[in-house]
Amino acid sequence: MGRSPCCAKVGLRRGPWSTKEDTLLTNFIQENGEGQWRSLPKKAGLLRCGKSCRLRWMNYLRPGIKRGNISQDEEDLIVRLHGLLGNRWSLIAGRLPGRTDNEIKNYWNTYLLKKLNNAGIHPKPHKDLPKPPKLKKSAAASAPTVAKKQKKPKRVERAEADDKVDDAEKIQKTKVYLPKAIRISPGFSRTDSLDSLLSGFSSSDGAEPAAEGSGRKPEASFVPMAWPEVGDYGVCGGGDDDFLGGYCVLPLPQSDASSDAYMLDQVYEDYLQLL
DNA sequence: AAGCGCCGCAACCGCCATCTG
DNA sequence: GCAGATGGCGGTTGCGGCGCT
Repeated sequence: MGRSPCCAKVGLRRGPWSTKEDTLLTNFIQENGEGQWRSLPKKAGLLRCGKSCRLRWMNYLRPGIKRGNISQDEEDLIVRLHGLLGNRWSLIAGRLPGRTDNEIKNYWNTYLLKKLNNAGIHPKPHKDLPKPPKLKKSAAASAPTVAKKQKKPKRVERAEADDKVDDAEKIQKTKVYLPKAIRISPGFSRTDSLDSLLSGFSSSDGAEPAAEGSGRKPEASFVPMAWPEVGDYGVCGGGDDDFLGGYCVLPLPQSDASSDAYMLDQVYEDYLQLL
């Protein structure tokens, strides 16, 4: 089913985007919305391929994009999520509001890898876990329906979700939708900084909790947020970009303020078990 | 001041999954 | 059910900036 490279056409511009091109693209999308990337350049008067337009929009022009200044909390989260998910940058980015997969990927490759290596840590993401059987369309049809744009699950998520569905059914837990991670009040301080993390866990056994954050930045924290179920755990599922493919068991926020580190560690352990 | 090498990041490429007719 | 079109993802590349000599 081959396809010619989208930018192979003679006459299409490549390389860095000019401000004029950015403006054209932004204006067009604001007026017409996202989508139809193939035909978008022509309609918008851009000499770019659709893929290039999409990338530019998704990574730089989209409203709400944060650039640079990745906080210690975000860094911690990236490291932990990478340990769980491997190089699934889009999934990781989905937990970091305003961050793009490309930025996280670059940050990981250029900074965090070195940092971890310098600390003698060689990250071993759970990427080589046995893959669940491929989901057929009929199975996908039985999945919870959401808006079309969101209905399309990522390939890995989908397969994992299928696996998790079975597990979830077996253990008969209540399904709740896992919301995206959002910023919450710094009053709920999260887990340790990466530095403390580095001193606190080895690459072989995943992250072990280090002592409660010393030298933390006073910035806002990121946590998997607000599980709308009562009880010790909520089994989350159904969302198209649900963490770990749709179904996961997460501890609910404890009212006890000292449970901050505990909560993340518990999340981590539970994810490991699910994986 | 010039040359050189390194590094970070924006952008491209190839592939795969899903959609659509 | 099939084939083409489209969207999306992860890996890789290459250029520009910066620091060092």
